[in-house]
Amino acid sequence: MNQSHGHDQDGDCSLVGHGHGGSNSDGEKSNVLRKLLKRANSYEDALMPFPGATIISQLLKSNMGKNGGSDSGFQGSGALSSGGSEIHAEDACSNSSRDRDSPSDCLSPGPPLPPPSSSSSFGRPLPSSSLNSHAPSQPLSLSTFDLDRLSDEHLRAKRARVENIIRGMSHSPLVRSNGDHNQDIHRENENCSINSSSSNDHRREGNSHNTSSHNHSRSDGPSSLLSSPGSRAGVVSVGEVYRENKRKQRLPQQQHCFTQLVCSRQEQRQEERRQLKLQLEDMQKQLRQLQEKFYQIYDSETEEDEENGESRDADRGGERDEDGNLSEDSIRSDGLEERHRARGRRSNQELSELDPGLFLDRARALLREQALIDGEMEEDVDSREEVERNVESAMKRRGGAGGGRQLAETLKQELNCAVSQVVDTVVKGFSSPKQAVSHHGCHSSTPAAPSSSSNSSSSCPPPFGPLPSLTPESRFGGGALALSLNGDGSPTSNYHSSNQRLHCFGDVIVPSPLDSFGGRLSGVPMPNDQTEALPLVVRKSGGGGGGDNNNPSLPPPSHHHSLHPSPLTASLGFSPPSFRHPFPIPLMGYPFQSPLIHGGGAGYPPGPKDHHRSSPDSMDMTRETLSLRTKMASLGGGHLSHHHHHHHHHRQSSPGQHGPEGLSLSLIKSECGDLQDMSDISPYSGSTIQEGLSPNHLKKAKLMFFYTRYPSSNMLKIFFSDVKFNRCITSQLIKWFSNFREFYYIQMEKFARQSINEGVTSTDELAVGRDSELFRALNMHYNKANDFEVPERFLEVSQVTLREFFNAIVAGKDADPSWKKAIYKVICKLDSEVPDVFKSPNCLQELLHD
DNA sequence: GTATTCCCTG
DNA sequence: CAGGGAATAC
Repeated sequence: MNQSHGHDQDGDCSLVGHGHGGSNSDGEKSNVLRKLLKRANSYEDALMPFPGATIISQLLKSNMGKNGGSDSGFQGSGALSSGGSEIHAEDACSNSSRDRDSPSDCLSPGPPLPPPSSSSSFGRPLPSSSLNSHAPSQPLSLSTFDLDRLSDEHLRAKRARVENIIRGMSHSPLVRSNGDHNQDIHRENENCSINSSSSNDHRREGNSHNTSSHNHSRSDGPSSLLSSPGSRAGVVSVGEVYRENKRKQRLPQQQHCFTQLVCSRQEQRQEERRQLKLQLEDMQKQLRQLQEKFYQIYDSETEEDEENGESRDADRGGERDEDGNLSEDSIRSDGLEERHRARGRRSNQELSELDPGLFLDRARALLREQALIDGEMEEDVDSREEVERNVESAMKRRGGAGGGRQLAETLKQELNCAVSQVVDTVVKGFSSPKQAVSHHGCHSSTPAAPSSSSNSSSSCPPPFGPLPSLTPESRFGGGALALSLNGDGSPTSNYHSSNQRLHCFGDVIVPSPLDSFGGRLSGVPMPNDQTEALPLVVRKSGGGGGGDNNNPSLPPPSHHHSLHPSPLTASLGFSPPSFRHPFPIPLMGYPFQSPLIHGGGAGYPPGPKDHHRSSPDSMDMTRETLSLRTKMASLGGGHLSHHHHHHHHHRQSSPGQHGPEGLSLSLIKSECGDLQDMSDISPYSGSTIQEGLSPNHLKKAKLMFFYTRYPSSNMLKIFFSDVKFNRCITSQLIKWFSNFREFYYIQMEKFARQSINEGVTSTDELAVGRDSELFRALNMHYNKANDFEVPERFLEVSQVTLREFFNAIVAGKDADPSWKKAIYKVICKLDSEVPDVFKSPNCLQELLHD
């Protein structure tokens, strides 16, 4: 999964991307650096014309001057709720405007759609009232004319943005220039109808005018939006980000004009907020891009240097193989870390000087800012923490080699300045209005952060100015940033080494029947496909939609089980929800985007939710799980590497990520003829329906063997109702019973012969009692703990079997190769009903307790 | 041809 | 017990 994203990003970031994929000469590097610098400058330039700070400041000034305190009165009349929620509403709109959330909600009085999960994930659920709250309020202070005009302006702005996005998709971000933006703007303004794009913004516009007519498009919008990018569907590529930046940058201008035209302070305020946020977003994105570039550069060098027999070489070999996709690594957090590490090792790397850490710092700062602005982002603490961890780890790893690094310095300074300005303006914007108006526009959340932001606001902070201690938000943001930098929420990140098998699963999953449904983007598993476990999953669930916009933010932990790293634990069912954690990391990306960006699911990687989504359907580790388990147990956590050779071919594309373990898994999977099954190891073995058989299931099966030696598959399904059945599972169970029988018959034959040798001449002398050796052997095998009372029937059957063997042997039938078959035929008729208790998933407890 | 089953090995 | 080959059943 990751790779594809990464690949895309590379493509978009042509700057560094493909150019040096495989081989990077120093000259190329230098060029790259130059480009990078240049680009960095270009970023600045882009910003400078309308630097967020500047524009924002202007807007703020104008607004403040015009509206002044009157605002308060206006707002107050609107409603307390509206005032408070207004910001949120704005945020929500802006955030979600790109995709799923219908912007129309913001403007249209119609019932607001349920807040997108994404927004909710941030802990700032949009109050339903907030979405349209201002709309009702407007009438109070604004004439209908004003309203219309307002909405019209707003719509235009939205449209322009949408247009931009669309255009951006089609154009290389790098190519675009400010001039284009302007042109675009004009065009957009002129052509309202043109915007067929699926973006919600567009819809929003339509909605405002004619809500009913366009509502239907809402649902469609997201998907279409996602699909539009084409191959990149569902993934936010750097290029996209870049475009967005431009878009946002541009917006301020046009919106600014609009605002001037518009009388509505409310509108203005909203616009301001939006602009501010956009500015922040832009900054963040730029940071990300820069980071990526750096990483790419580093990567290229790193790879060259990394021939030192570092352990990770083996792991990443696949990645290396894919030249163009090297950047993917950078995208992935783990790759990132790895790179950093590698870089740190290298003694003299000019590039090393470009420490990503700087970016991280910046990212943090930005995130912090955002957090302040947004205030209330309350996301999963866990995810945040993880993100932070990643960031921190990355930071740690970043080479201490800190030399001059002009580039870094420059970038850093510029970033700092920009950030600080933005922050400053934002803070001012928010703080002043608030003061003037009692509650206006400020959520409780907002207040919390101000101090830090205010500090930074004063002026360009020193390049390395100490960042305030990380608040949860900031940390989160930072982590998110790190992830986002990676480009996609590649699940792997840190877990990579340990959880490579996950990737493997991903691989397997790809080919799965689900794919056959046509949901898949590509029928044949491509290298990229495989890499992206998540996307794959998504495809399955989504029915082939590239990204699922639907993905509502962070998935509830419950679903994460999908690709659990440790089959063992999973199979055992011990793994607590928290355990499955590894995946969440990808999620971080979302948070980073924060409310603003967040809505635009189109670009962003599905992340964990995808996993959880898919997991229910797809994940069946089934027999592989068991196999793995067994192997692991036997191997002591063992390496299944020996299996690799089997399925190399299966792994059509080896995402570099896959480790040997992954291979083994894939192998196992392949074994199961049925790809469908392979889904995941469900962590829950005990209570909930799980895919995959647990040791408890084995125990249960053994106990069942006392009743039935030849269970039908239907019977197995009935009695293992807590298992999601698939071919693999069924085969596994059948195999179990086959093995049971094997042991059983072996014992029978053994004892029969023994009896014969002991001089037993008549079957009458053969009796199987609970104290008989035969029974003890059997009981030891099937009921080791002896905590189950073996049914009398089993003794009878055993006795019959023993006598059959005895007679057959005595008769010399054992000379016939298939002499046992006759016995089997007899014994198979002796199966008895299995008590209903066994049908209960928890039968073991019940049975054993009794 | 695929799916089971048998049989053997580890 | 699982893997896997061979035989066999569908």
